[in-house]
Amino acid sequence: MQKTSAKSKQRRQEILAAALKCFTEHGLAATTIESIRKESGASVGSLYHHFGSKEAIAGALYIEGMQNHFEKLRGSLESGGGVRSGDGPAKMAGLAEFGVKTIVRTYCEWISENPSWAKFIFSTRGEMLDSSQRKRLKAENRAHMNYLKEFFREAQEQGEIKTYPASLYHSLLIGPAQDYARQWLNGRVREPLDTHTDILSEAAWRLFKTH
Amino acid sequence: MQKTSAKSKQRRQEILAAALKCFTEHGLAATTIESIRKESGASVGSLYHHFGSKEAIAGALYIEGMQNHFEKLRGSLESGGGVRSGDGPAKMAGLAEFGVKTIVRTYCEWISENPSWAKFIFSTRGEMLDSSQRKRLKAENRAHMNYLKEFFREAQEQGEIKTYPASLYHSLLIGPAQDYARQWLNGRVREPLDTHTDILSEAAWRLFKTH
Amino acid sequence: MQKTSAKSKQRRQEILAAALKCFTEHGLAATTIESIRKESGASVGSLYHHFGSKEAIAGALYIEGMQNHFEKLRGSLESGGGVRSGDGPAKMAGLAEFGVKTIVRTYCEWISENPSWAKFIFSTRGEMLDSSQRKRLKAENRAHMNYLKEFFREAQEQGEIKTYPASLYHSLLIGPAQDYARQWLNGRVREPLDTHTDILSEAAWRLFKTH
Amino acid sequence: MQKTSAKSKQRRQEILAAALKCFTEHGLAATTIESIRKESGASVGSLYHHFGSKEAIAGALYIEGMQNHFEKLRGSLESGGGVRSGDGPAKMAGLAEFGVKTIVRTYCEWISENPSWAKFIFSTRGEMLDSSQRKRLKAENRAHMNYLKEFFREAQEQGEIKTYPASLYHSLLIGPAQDYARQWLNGRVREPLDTHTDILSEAAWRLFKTH
DNA sequence: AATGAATGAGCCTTCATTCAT
DNA sequence: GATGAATGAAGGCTCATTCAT
Repeated sequence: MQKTSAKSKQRRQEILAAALKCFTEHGLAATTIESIRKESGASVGSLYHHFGSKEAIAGALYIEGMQNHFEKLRGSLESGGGVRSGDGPAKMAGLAEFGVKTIVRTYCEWISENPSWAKFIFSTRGEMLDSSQRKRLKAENRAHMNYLKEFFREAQEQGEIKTYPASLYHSLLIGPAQDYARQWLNGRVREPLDTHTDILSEAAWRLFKTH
Repeated sequence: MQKTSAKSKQRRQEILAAALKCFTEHGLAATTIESIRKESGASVGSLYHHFGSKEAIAGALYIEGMQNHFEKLRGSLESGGGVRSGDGPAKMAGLAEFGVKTIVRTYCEWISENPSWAKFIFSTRGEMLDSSQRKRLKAENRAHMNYLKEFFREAQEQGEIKTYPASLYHSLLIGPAQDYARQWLNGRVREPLDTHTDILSEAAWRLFKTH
Repeated sequence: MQKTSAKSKQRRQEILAAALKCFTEHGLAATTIESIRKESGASVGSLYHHFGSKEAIAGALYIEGMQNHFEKLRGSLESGGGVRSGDGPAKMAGLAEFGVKTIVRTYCEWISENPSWAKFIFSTRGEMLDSSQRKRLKAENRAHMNYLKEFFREAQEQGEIKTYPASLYHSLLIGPAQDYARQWLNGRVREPLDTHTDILSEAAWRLFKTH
Repeated sequence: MQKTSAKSKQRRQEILAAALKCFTEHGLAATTIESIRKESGASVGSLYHHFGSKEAIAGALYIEGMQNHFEKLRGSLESGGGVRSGDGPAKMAGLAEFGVKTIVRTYCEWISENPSWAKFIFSTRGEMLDSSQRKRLKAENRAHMNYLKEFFREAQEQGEIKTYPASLYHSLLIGPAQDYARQWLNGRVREPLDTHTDILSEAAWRLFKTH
């Protein structure tokens, strides 16, 4: 609203970008306020004016990253959904396969496009969130899960998708891609993650398809 | 050889055990020398007499953990090898399936039996190793990889195992189990890892079998 | 330029004064940051904000002390130069004697006026300087030496001053005064250094005069 | 008396030699018991068995060094005394000059022959001595001074030596040589001290001779 | 006499955070 | 909103010394 609002928002973004760079390069614990200050060009006082604490900076980054990933995934599932046609079991089968592969594919894409964010999220796992942020994130997680459950409900009911214990879905779907992503982000493998998007999404589908 | 060896070794082990407990409970960065001292009963000076630095304590734990896991896996693969019989392709097929499933199964078992070690290794990924330790570990890793390659070579050559880009084998084999293990160790899922050993090892085999 | 400059500079000076007192009383190695903090009234953080390390505090003191001494000596030589009169050899002879005696006299005066600084400089000899400070000091030393060489050049060329191996000038000129200063500063002799200024400066001249 | 006595004495000497090396190279404060242990090959326990504390090792070295220097000087003065002949004022005059020059000359020689000892003594000035050692050393110092006073008494009474305030003799005699020695031991000048023995001893005599 | 593991007080330094300007 | 000097708790590590074997 005020003129300063825009400037202020920009400063906020500069700080977040600088912080992400520091966290990615040196880790959360090893990053000091001073290093973020140097990287961002802001003053110590300014950092505290905008965020209040080091943890809060990391928390903001973490939540923003998760939301960004969720949104991208929902976007992919929906955009893809609109193209489909046909009806009956065939449509369902297509939808299940499309869904599974899209989840893996989008996962690979997001990480490839946001390697810093991914590295930061992988390495911190949200340990810095305060209880209010944690609550908020949990709610969004739940909503996201429900969204996915809804997406696959019909296919599931039609027996188009293998049934596993509930807590295993995530691991079977994402596990291989995640492991590769971690290795890539830590420099333990060369080929970029998206080199293997097809293999990884097909492998996931092989674990879920019933026919 | 030395007179003091026995007692000294014991003290060393006490320190390592205490440190592992602290690292697992509070993380590497958040664990202080003072907390290890309190937990182990040793004095600060004794900690430094035996290890020289906090990082060195963590490094010793990390390397020992990796070795322990490697040894267990090799033990499983070899003990299982003795049971097999028959010959020709059938034997090979059996060996490949046995190998893949044994790797996943042993992975699940080791983590279930050594949750602290596993949590510590997962969360630090060896970031604390100094260059000499790192070199040593890399050599052992390579040797382990060669061992596994040799184990599967015949099966591979006979076409009993799907061919993937080299850097993907680890992720496809271990990814799901690892993801579940992480979740379990962090309290994000309830059922213990070994509840799902069968499903996870069969899933892995499904990704590798050719028939 | 900066707003805070005045206050900040004052705090810096308070710290230096406190540090000099501590160093003089207990020695460089035996002086703790805590003792400087107590003496100066600044906080530990403030000490490090301004200087970065204990060595850097000592280094700043050392360099400042040397500069102060150099400046005083140059001032004395120049102010004295204006008083001289006459010309030809006589003038030169006067200048040489004036120069030699002024160096010793000023040395004695400076130490008498700045016993703490002198004691600190004698006892540390710059061992705490980091390489950049060391380089800077070396440059200033060289400049000072050139200044003195220039001062005596004519007298030297006219044979008004005895010729010695270059590296001996300092010792022959300053040696006795320095030895007495050390003894006085360490309480091994009673009479203050400046009691003997005349004797010491005349002794020096006796070693350098040619007639 | 016992067999072990010889061995023990040797071990003691090894320790002292190692300690002197460490003190000279890194300074008293920066030398640790551990570094002396490494250099000497003895165990920590052995160091404490023989000396009782780090300060005691340094103290033993300091006192031994001072005694060694005193002895050498007395030896030089006495051996030289035997060569002299003649009688009356002439003999006295010769004795004064011989004495002054011999003191400086022997000082230069001792430092040239024992640079480590000299460096150690210069840089510590006996600060590490406990009160009993200090008392002992003071007594020896006084005795030495009396010896010298006695040596020069006749010459002094005959007016063969300039009269200065008592506390200045040492500085006028030794000051230049000492300053050069310090510079040489600290690497600030190249030419070895004994290169300049003649100049330094003659300079000293110039300050003391009356004719 | 020798050994080296054990002890713990004490040190330097870091760093998140506060606050006056 | 911005700045950066000031704060002080806390941490890793050192090292002289002790002591059981």
